Amino acid sequence: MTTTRQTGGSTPLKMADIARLAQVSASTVSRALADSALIPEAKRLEIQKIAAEAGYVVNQSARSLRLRRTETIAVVLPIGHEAGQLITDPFFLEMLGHLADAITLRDYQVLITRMARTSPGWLDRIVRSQRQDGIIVIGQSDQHAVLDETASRYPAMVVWGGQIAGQRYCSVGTDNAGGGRAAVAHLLSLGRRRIAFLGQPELPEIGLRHAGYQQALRQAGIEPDPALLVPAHFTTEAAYEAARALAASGTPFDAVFAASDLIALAAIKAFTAAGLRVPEDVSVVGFDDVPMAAGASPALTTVRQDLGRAARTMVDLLFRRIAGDETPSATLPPELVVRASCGRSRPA
Amino acid sequence: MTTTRQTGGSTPLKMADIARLAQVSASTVSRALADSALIPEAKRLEIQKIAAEAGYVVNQSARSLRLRRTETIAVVLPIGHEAGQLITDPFFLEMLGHLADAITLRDYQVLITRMARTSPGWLDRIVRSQRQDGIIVIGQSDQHAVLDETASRYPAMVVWGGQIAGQRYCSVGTDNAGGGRAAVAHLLSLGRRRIAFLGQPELPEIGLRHAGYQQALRQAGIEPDPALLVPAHFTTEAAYEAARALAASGTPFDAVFAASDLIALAAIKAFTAAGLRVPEDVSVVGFDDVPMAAGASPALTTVRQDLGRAARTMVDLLFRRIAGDETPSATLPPELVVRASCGRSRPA
DNA sequence: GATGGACTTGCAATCGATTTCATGATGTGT
DNA sequence: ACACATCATGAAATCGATTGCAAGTCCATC
Repeated sequence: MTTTRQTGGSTPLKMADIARLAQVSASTVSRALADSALIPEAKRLEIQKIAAEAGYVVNQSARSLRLRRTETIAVVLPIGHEAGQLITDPFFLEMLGHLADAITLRDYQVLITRMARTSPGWLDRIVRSQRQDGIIVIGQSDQHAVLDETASRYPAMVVWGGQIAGQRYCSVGTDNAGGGRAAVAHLLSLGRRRIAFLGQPELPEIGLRHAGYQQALRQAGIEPDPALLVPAHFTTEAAYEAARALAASGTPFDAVFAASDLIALAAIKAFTAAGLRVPEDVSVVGFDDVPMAAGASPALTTVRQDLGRAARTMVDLLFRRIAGDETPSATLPPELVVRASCGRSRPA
Repeated sequence: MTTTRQTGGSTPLKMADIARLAQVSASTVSRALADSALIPEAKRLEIQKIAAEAGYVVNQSARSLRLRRTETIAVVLPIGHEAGQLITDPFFLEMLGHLADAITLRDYQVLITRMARTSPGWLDRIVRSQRQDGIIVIGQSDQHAVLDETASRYPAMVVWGGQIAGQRYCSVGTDNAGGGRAAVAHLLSLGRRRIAFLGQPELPEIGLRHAGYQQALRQAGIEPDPALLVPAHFTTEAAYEAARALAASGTPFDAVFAASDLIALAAIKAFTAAGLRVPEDVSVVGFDDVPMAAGASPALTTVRQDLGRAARTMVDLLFRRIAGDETPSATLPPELVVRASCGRSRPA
């Protein structure tokens, strides 16, 4: 039922084997399989048929070596200091899914590279392994300088993250500041005034969300209170602990803008455990709109990032860069998705 | 700040360049970088230092070609007939994350291969591309015969899915029948008697879950009603539609055992829209325990699969197969996680 | 029938790293 | 001082596919 005729198990076929079967040279087979116009159509089809029936597939290592091209894109996830941290962040995973889709659509392979960003030269080693034709880095993490330095020598790289003044690498990201403004403006419109920020502003993307938070507050004539800045880490456990500490601290607050949905959901759990009601006592807004956000209880109001579009944009820019173009960075519009976790408008 | 000394941009360094820098031959460099005992320690360290300072990294294509070994594992997702379907299934993604973790832990690369299973010989082409040293297939889909045929020639493959009598490939999966029995037994203990099954029993894994469903019913003296078998497809939309049709059909039912959490959540949405209350009117149990299940409202009772353990098991077996072992298939125990979606015990 | 052009086809070099085999250098034991 | 074992090192073959160059074939035109 399958198309294989030769069941030969041990040594895989090479091009010379097909050449022998077709009574031509390996050069001719190579050209025929590449659909080269140098080989007349009749012979081309004949050779292709023989190769298909023998179940022959070109050895990719040899091909890559000769062509100096792997037709592979490396998707790099810079892993935090926490050694052995699992890739379970739903945001990473969803982005990875969309990227894989967009890349395989162009008949390129996807190589996943987890890399502890702690060791110096980590990105350089990836670049120089020549395993890929281009690199997509998901998240700047705290590696802005490394990315900048690499970009000056290696053009085929696109980074997911916030745009930073003077950066030399090509980035694609949501308008983080705009998203932050929208989220906080919404909370203000609900009558909230003591709005806490949960997240680490040192990370570029989070910093921009925080800047938007500050802008919206100032626009409403409110000076941001440093006591309401809670440097919550990205892991669920750390976020839960930070939110618990905030609730226990006695600092008055009536709303939270979290730097990610995961942090927001952890915060809601912590608040509920502390006897605070969401959204009655505390309104909560997240960022990302991961699949879990809509299903959570209460459903999470959040700033949505369109990851499908983001992935397509990144892949598109990357292929233009591989082709030699110099592409600018791109910023995608965020969208505020209002759900139950921040209450109805004008409750006050 | 970086370890690179030579900023040379255009041509990547090759081993011969390092050989020139170190005043030795390429053979010696190769041996030194491989920590071969043939090179005295002092010289070995010196060459390693020179290579590191030059930022040299071995070209992987050349290495793979020569060694006939890529140090790469292909993770294959057989994609359904629905052309262009996104990889957004949270189950796939979570499994992928755990696999990537386990594989990179062994310093192997992860190659994601999406493959339309429609074209004949799809798995063969992957095998013969020699791009990987081993293959992990996530989900049998409807490709049992193809997997069986491939396994007879290619040992380095492990498949996630149900174990089928007489299968020739190595599979790792949850005890699907046991999970189905546990779920249905729980529903029965709540006093439910008209329990519907949502899912396609033609797929091996789902068939086993369905078998467990039937066993539990018969053990309680209930003959399964064919009208309560709803062949819901895996996509959210199809599942929603199937559940809506069930509710509208007038067939009486008081519980649902869904073949996956995604189907269960879609069904809950459909029932709620149809005016049925969950869990008061209908108890719902899912399968998988995806992250979303706990956060859903009502929280979903489900049969949990430990994907971290599953992934580690698969990778462990695969590496033993690559080393030449003949490993048996493995079955992992499922765990019933009781949450709100099926009501409190003994409500009747 | 000779010349030229278009078309086929294959030889051999190449991509970069690894490893076998051979050679030369060094040291040890008697 | 000689034979022999041990160590250090490199030249060259190899992995498998691609492609520049050149040689060969065929046919049309003058």
